[in-house]
Amino acid sequence: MLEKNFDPKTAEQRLYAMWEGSGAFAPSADPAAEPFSIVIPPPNVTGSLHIGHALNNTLQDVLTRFERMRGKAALWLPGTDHAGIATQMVVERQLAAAGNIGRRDMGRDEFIAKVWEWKAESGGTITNQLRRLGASCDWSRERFTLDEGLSAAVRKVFVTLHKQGLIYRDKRLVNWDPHFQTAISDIEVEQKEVDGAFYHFAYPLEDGSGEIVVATTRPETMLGDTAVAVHPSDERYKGLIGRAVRLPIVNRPVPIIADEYADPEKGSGAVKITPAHDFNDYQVGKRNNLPMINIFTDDAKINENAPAEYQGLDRFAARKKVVAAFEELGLLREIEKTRHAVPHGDRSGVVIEPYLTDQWYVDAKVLAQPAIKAVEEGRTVFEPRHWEKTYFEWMRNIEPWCISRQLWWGHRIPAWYGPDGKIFVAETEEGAKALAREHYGHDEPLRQDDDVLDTWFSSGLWPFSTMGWPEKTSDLERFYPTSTLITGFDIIFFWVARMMMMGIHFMGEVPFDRVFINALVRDAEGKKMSKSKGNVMDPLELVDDYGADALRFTLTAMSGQARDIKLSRQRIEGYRNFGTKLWNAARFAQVNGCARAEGFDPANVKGVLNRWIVGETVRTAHSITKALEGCSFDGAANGLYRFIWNTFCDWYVELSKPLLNGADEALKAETQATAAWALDVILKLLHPVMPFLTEELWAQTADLGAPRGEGMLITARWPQLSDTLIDPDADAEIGLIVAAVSEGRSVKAELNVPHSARPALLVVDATDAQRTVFQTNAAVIAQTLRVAEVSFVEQAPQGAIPFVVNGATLALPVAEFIDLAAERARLAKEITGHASDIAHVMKKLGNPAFVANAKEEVVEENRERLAESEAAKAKLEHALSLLEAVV
RNA sequence: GGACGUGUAGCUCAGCGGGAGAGCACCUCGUUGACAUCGAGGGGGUCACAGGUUCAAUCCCUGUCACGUCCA
Repeated sequence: MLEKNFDPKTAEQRLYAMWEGSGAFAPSADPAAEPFSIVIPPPNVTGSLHIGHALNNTLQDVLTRFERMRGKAALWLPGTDHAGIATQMVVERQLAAAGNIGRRDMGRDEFIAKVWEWKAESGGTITNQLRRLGASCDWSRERFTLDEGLSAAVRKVFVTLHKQGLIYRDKRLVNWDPHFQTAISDIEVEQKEVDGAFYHFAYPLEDGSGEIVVATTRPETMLGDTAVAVHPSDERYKGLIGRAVRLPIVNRPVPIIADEYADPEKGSGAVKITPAHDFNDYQVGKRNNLPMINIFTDDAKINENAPAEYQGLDRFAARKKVVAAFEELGLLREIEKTRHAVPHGDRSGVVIEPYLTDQWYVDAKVLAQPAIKAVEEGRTVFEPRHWEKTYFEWMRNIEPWCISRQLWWGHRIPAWYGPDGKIFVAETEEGAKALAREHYGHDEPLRQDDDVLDTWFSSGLWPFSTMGWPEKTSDLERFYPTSTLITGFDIIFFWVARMMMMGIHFMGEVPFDRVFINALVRDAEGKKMSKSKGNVMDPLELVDDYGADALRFTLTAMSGQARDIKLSRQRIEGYRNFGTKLWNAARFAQVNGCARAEGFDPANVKGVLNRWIVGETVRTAHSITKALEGCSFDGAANGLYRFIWNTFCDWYVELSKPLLNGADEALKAETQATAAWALDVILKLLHPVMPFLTEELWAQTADLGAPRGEGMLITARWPQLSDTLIDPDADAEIGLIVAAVSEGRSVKAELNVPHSARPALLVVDATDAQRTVFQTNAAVIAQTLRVAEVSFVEQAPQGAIPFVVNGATLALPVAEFIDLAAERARLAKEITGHASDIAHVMKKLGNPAFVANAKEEVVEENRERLAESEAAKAKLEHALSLLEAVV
C-alpha cells in the first residue's frame, strides 16, 4: 500500500537518475516526430541557482515535458555561459581572499589557467542544481560558450562581420569602468539618482573685461575644458562669441563658441565643454573641431595633461581640490544642491567615465533592420505581446555595439597587428600571417589584440552555435529555428535582440518562433531579491523543505504575465499540501480496490457519477492542453488545482464512497475502473508541473490492474480525449446532487444542527426528473449530506427547514434544533438576495433596447434567471410566513 | 522628459463586454476508515477616480491620480 505521504527526499534523486539513465531527456529519434526545441538561457558557469533561474527553468521544463508527452521530438538544450566580467571578478576576489598576487602580477596565461581551474571546480554546481529542480535537459548536448566548438563559431562570426564591414575599429567615447578598467556597452550602464551639486564657476574673460559663469556637476573635468559654449541666438552672449576665457587653475585660454547644445534656459546659459569626458560635449567638440584633452588614467586618476599638483589624484579628490581652488580664487559663485542621474557600472557599481579609446564595434543599426522586420511580420512573436514594444523601442534607436573588453577571460579578438599598426582579421593566427605576408610581401611579426569579446557576443550565437554551426549538423537541420525561448525581460536587450540579429544574419531565419517573457521573482514584500538586502530565497533550500514539485507548482501557478511574483513560504507549503492531497486520493483509490480494467473504455461507462467524472476529466484535459499551448502556465496550474482538489477529491471521491461500499457489484467495479482511469489521466496532466510525485505514483500504481503499456510517465502519451465523452445529462444530475448537498450542509451549519443529528432529507416539490435523481441517488446523498434517508412528502411538516435548489423545494425536519431567530435571519437573507437579483434582471428585461439588441441567448438566460429567482423567492417567503405563524 | 506596465476581498493574484472569483489569512463547527499537510460552513469588495462608447462596462476609449520598471 502507498505510504501516507510522498517523500521527496528519497524519491527525487532516484527518479531523476532513472529518467536520465533511460535516455528520456534526449529527443525522440523518430523522424516522423515533430521537432520541438528550447535553448536554455545559459546561466553563468560559476554561478548558483537563484529563484529567478528556478522560475525560468521550471517553465522551460513544463513546456518540454508537455511537448515530449505529446509525442514531439522535444529537445531542451542546456549549457552555461563563461560570463566574462562576472567570472573574472569572482576569481579575482577569490585569489585576493586566498592571499594570492593580483592578476596583473600573475600574468594573463597564469590567470586564465586559474579561471579554468575555478570553472572545473564550481562549473558543475548550477547544472546539478538544475537536476535537483527536475529539469529534463538533454545533458548529452550540454555546451559552454568557451568550449572549442562555440569559440570557432565566434571567430567565424567575427571575421565574417568584419569582412562585411559590420565590425570595425573606432576611436570614440566609451563607457569606461575604472574598476575593471575596461570598456562596457551602453546597456551595462545603470543610471542612478544620487545627491550632488551644481557648482557655478566664474571663468574670467581673457582680456580681463569680465567673466562668464558656467555650472557643472563634475568640477574636476574643467581641467580638460576646451571651450565654453553659448546658444547662437542668446542675446546676452552675442558679443562674446569668438572671444576667449582664461581657464582658471590650468591657465589656458579657451574659446567661447556658439552651439545649439547650450540651453539659454539653464543656469547662466553658458556651458563648459569637455569633449573627452562627456558624451554631449564630445558631439559639440566634433562639430566645432575642438581639441580633446584626456585628463584621466585608466583607473580614473588625473594624468599628466593636468597641472602637476593634480596629477595622480583620484577623480573625487581632484573634484574637492578644484572646488577649493575656485573658492580661493574667488571664482566660486554658488553651490546648488541637486539630485541627478549618474552612470554606474552594473557589475562594478562604480561611477562610469566617458573615456576616449580605440574599441571594436558592431554596426548594430544594419543588423537590427531585419530583426525588427521579423517581429513586425510575426515570424517571432513575443508573449505577452506588449514586450514587442520594448524590443522595437530599443532596436529602432540602436547604437553601435562596443564589443571589445579589456579583460582576459573570454574569446580573444581574432585580430592581429603588424608593426605599423595594420590590422589583420582572421580565424587563426596562420590566417592572419598569410594576410600579412600578402600585404607586406614578406613575414612581419604580428601581435594579437589583447582584448576579449563582450560575453553577449557569444551568447548572441547560442541558438545555432550550440547546435554545431558552422558545420551543417542534423541538429541544426532539425531543431533550428527553436520553438520557444523563455527568459526574463531584463535581458531582452542584452540577449534576445542580439540573438535575433545574429540568428537572422547567419542562419537566414529567426532563432525562435516565440519568446515568452517570464515575470520577475520578488520577496513577499515585493522587493527585488538581492544579497545585500538579505532577502534572497534559496531555491535549493526550498526544495529541501517542501520538495521540488511544490516549488515548481508554486512558481508555475504564480507566473501570471506582466507581473512580479511575490514568493512566500506559505504559498509553497500550500502547494506541497496539494501534492499530499492527490497522493492520498490515490491511496484511497488503492485501498478501495480501484484498478485499471482490461479494455476499459470511458465511452462505455454507465453510472452517472462515472459518466460525470469522465466528462469533467475530458474538459480539464482540453483546458490544460490549451493553456500549455498558449504558455498560460498559471492557468494550467490553477486548472489542475481546482480539478484535482475541488472536483475529483471533494466530489467524485466523496460521492463514490457509497458505490465502492455498495451492493451493486457491477457499479462498484465500474467505479473502481473509472477512478483508476481518471487518476492515470490526472497523473499525466499534472506531470509537467509536478514530475516527481506523479512519476512516483505512476510507478507505485503500475501493478494495479491491467498494465498500461506506456513505460515511464515522463514518456507516456498525453491524454487525447474526445468531446463526445462529455454527457450533459450526467452534468445536470450530479449538478443537482452537488447543489442539494451543499445547500443542505449550509442550512445545517447555519442553524447549528448538531453534527450527530441524522434528520431525513425531504423532497417537497420537484420535477419528475429531479425526483428520479433524488430517488436513485438517495444512498449517496444520505452519506454525503449525513442524513438518515431521502423521502418524498406532499408538504413540509411543521418546523421543517425548507431550502430551494435548482427550482426544487427540499426541507430538513430539524425542528427540535431550530433557533427561530437564526432561521428567520437565514430566510430573510436568502429572500433579500433573490429580491435584488430579481430587481436587477427585471430592470434589464424591462428595457426594450436590451431585448432588441442583446444576443438571443443572453435574453433567454435572463428570463430563466428571473423565473427561477421569483419561484425561489416565493417559496422562501411562504416558508417564512409559516415560521411567523408558529410564533 | 519619453516608453511600457499595474491599480479587483486584510494579503497575493485570476477574470475581462451580459449573474464579482481563487489561494492564504480571519470566524464557527468537526477525531465521518484516503488525507488534520484534513473536512464542513461563514464573514469580507461603489473591481483607483472622472468622463465617453454601448441596450449593457470591472472589462473597450479618453483624461486624472497613485505605484512600478525601462530608456533619456
